[in-house]
Parts: sequence; C-alpha cells; structure tokens
Amino acid sequence: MADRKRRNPSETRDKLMTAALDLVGKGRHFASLGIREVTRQAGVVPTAFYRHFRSMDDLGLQLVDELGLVMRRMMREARSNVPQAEKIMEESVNIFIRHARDNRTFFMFMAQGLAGESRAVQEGIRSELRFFAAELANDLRRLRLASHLSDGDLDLACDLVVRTVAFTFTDMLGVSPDDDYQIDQIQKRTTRFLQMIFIGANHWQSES
Amino acid sequence: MADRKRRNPSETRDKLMTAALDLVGKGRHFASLGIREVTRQAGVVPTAFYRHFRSMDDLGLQLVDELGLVMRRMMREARSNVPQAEKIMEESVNIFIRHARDNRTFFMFMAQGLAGESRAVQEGIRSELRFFAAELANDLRRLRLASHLSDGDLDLACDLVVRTVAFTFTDMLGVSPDDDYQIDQIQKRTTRFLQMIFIGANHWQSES
DNA sequence: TGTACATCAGTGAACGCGCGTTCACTGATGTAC
DNA sequence: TGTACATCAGTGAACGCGCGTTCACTGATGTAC
Repeated sequence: MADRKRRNPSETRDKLMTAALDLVGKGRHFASLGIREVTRQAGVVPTAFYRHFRSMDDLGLQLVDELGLVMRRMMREARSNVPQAEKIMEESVNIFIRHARDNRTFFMFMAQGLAGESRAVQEGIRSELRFFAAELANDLRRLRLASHLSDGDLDLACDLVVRTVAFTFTDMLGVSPDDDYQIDQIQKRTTRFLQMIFIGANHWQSES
Repeated sequence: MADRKRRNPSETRDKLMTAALDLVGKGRHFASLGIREVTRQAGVVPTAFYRHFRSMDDLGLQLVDELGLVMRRMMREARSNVPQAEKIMEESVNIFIRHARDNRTFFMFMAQGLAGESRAVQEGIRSELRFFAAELANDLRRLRLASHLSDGDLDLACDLVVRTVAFTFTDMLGVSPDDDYQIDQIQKRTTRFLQMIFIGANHWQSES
C-alpha cells in the first residue's frame, strides 16, 4: 500500500475502537475479544494495536470515555427539547430510545461492561450513570417539577430512573435492531415504568 | 490415584460447575472462561469436561437451571415468612440480600449472563426473572395487597421490582463480599426503591 | 454368593492452531534552519 | 523555498505458549446368570 501511513492522525485508533464495538454488535462479549481479533476486524496488522492501547482493558476504558460523550449529547438534546410538563417523560424516553438505536453498540457495550471483567470499566460506567442521574435531578429541580421532594429523595428517584433505563438495554439485546414492533413495546413499557416511579416519588413524602 | 474413578456419579460435573462459578467469583467474566481453565480450577483433566458438557455454553445453560433452583428456594423462604403487611418489603429484601450473599457467585453469574455472549443463557435468565415476577404478582394478589390494581398493572409493577432487584447485583459486583457497611447501604437503598415503586403502583389507577 | 461381561467416567499423550508480545524495519509527516 | 533530520504510526517475521479437541486406554461399578 502506498498511502498506508500517517494518513490521518489516530485514524487507526478509531478503527480499532469501532472494530471492537462492531464485534460487540455482532453478539460477542467484550471480555472475550482478543487483540488479534480486533485488529483483524479493523483491517490492521496486530502490532498496530500497541501504538494506541496498552491492552484490551485500556481500549475498554477509552470506549467508556466515548460513551460519556454520547450520553452528554443525548442530555443536551433532551434539554433543548422540553415539551409541556405532562409529556416530558414520554418525550425523554423517545429521545433516549432514538439515541439507543443510533448508538446501539455503544449501549450494548455499556450493558456488558456493568457486569464485565474489568473493574476499571465497571467503575467508569457506574460513574457515568451516577453523573447522568445527578444531571437529571438538577434539571428537574431547575424546572420546578419536583419541588416538594427533598434533595435526597429526588436523587433516589433519579437513580431509580437511570437504573430502569439502563436495564432496558438488556431487553434490547434480545431483540433484532430492525424489529420496530418489539422496540416500540420496550419503549412503551419503559415509559410506564418511569411514570410509575414518578407517581411514587410524588406521593413519597406523605407516606413515608 | 487409586480412587479416582466413578466415586460418586457426576461428582466431576458438580466440580466443573462450581469451578466456573469460583472463577466468576474471583472477578472473571464467564464469556472469557476456557475449558482448560475450568478443568484446571476443578482439579480434573481437560478431557473430562466432554463427559458432561458439549461446550462452555452448555455448562452455562446448566448453571442457569441451578440458578432457577436457588431462586425457587428463596421464594419458598420468603413465602413461609410473611410478617405484617407494612414490613413485607423490608423483610423480603432482607431475605433476598441474605440469599444473594450465600449464593454470591450464582447471582454474579446472573448479572453477567443477562448481557452475556450466549443468547441461550441470556434468554434463560430472562425467563427466570419473568417467572419470578409472575410469582411475586401471584403472591401479592393472594395476600390481597394489590386488589385495586388491574392484572396488567400489577404485572408491570412486579416486573419493575424484579428489574430493580436484579440491578442490585451490579452494585454488589463493585463491593467486597465482606464489606458489611456497603452491603447494608445497598440493602437500604433497594428497600427504598421498592417502597417508591409500590407507592407509585398504589396511586397508579387514579392518575393514569 | 460368585463369575463374566458391558458400561462409561476419568486419563494422558498428542495434534494443529491462534494467541499475545517482541523486535528491527520503513517511510510519510512535521520541524529547524 | 529547499534541505536535513527527528519522530513515530504502521509493518511483517518470529517466538513460545496455552488453547480446544481427538484418540485409544483403563479400571471401577452395575448387571445378568
């Protein structure tokens, strides 16, 4: 190949990360991927791997960082798109499901990583989820949608929301990405879960 | 070894399954385990594996079956131990956490398998969780604790409860099994999640 | 009860293969003058 | 603008090793008579 070298800085790095996600998207588990396998999928020689990553764990950690960016993009869109208060849940789940479909392999990686082999990746993903829950609580406070709840109780509810949404991905793992009907069912179910949680949060103070 | 053969029927089978769980308990992911590795851990020659399992996937499926037994034992205990209605949630979470600690590796395997590599194991675990949710709904109906809810809405609430409890395991993965304080925190948090869900379910009909 | 035979769980040697990792290399790009 | 040099991403050969799987074997247990 005449033009194989230094074409774009770290083009190969992206190819390797994408290759790992592609393999996850094909049903493989990240923990069972090997260096040679990933480089093969990326169309790159095995030794090129070490120019960018020290190990598969290292690659996993860098994927978590990118996952963080994807989630921040999702939050930004959700914020710029606030409908009337009653529709907020439904609309948020819409946005969430759309991003989940557009970045399917990222979220599959997330679902795997939560119980994955690397402690560092586990903790990284948990940290992203905590951040997401904290931002959600902030937004609800700012919009005065939960003013009767104490900070602690709002955090509790938001944590539960984020867990419920994260669990949705293990549902999505069992469904073809083109199966619109099933995905629609998951979406509706998730919306109802969140509604139930927020009804619970609304009546929380008075009962406990 | 003089007494190495046919000592107990399928003693080796149990050793192999336990060995796989032990490795999971040490932080390994099931998807990355190999046959030689498991047999080494079990103190058995590699070829012995094939006397009992066709592949690691096969072993995983048989672990799911045993997981089902563990869960049924847990349900039985919860049923035989019904306190006053207000304490039912707390008491159930108690029982659940105790079984989780006694069978830590089983539930770690469950958390991994939900997003694991084998479709069959994934589906098996999902099926166990569905069964668990359905039994929970039945019990609540029988105890007349949810008589104002339609069957569909009660199923919804129970599904959400089971998901929340299942997610608890990914919390436990990040905590040492001896860290009583942290486990206590997880337990209290889970109890509050369930209370919030049931308060939501109680007010569900009137608001939706 | 004793004997002959079938069954089959566990053994140990052997195979070919793909793995992770090392190394010296090459040649395009960026920088100094 | 042109030249000399340093940098470093990607290459390809090579290594030793552990992997999954096969095979013929052995000998304890269960069964038939």
